[in-house]
Amino acid sequence: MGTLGELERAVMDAVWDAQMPVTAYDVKEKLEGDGRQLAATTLLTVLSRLEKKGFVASDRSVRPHRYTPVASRADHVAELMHEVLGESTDRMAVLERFVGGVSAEDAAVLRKLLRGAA
Amino acid sequence: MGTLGELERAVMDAVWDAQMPVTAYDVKEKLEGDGRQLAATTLLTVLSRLEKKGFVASDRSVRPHRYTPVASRADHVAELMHEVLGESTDRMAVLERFVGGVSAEDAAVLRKLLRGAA
DNA sequence: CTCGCAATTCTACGCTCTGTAGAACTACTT
DNA sequence: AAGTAGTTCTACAGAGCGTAGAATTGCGAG
Repeated sequence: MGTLGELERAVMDAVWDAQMPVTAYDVKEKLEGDGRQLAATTLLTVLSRLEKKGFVASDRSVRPHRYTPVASRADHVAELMHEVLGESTDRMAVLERFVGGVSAEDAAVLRKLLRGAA
Repeated sequence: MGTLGELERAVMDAVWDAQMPVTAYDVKEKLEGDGRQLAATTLLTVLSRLEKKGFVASDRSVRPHRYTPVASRADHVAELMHEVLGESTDRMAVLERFVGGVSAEDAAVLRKLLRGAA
């Protein structure tokens, strides 16, 4: 779906990295650790925009609201890849170029994964 | 690299669909065929933006300038996929999700392509 | 119960990007 | 040398994003 801006992406990274629901303040600290100084309200705004876009869900029953990612980072990226692939008219040509560009390790992973698939 | 807007994408489609260098007027006609009415200057503007973004190259030696795609559509899409994949921290997890979501046909294509690869 | 403060939502503004195109300029063709 | 097709410049409105102050809400202490 929607594209993410730079801050939005950074916030999503913070949300994904945490293994539990996070508050806006957790995100703020995480970003400060990355040398980014932001007002608390800024994070709240971004988080609510991310929620509107469907990237995070929030638990408002507890006071400092907790946010959790709707999809895992891997799911999100894989989804993006499918989305991009779907843009194409010639999937085979795309896959060819794609496979041609992957590393040996990635290729090995793909081979293994495909062996199992139907 | 840069993202494409809606019109920009439509213009790229026109450029890709044509098998030869196109003029802004060719694109204009193509889009009119799709029911989109635009001024010639609009297409010139979009094409020059696409050139600045590195998506097309132009031949200015002939009077109605000719534009050609820098990369094939398949290359472009494959590149996007790699770009997206590179965003991830856990490539394996992403590939797993990705493969899990491809159609049987796509899987067959991938298997075949990977057989050849080193 | 109610006051104060922490937390949240509302509102807002500037910037960049994109769609859109008129105005101004350039360069062949005759 | 001029007319005109073609091109570049300039411009503007709308959307999205980064950013955050102002206003509001609601929980906990007294």
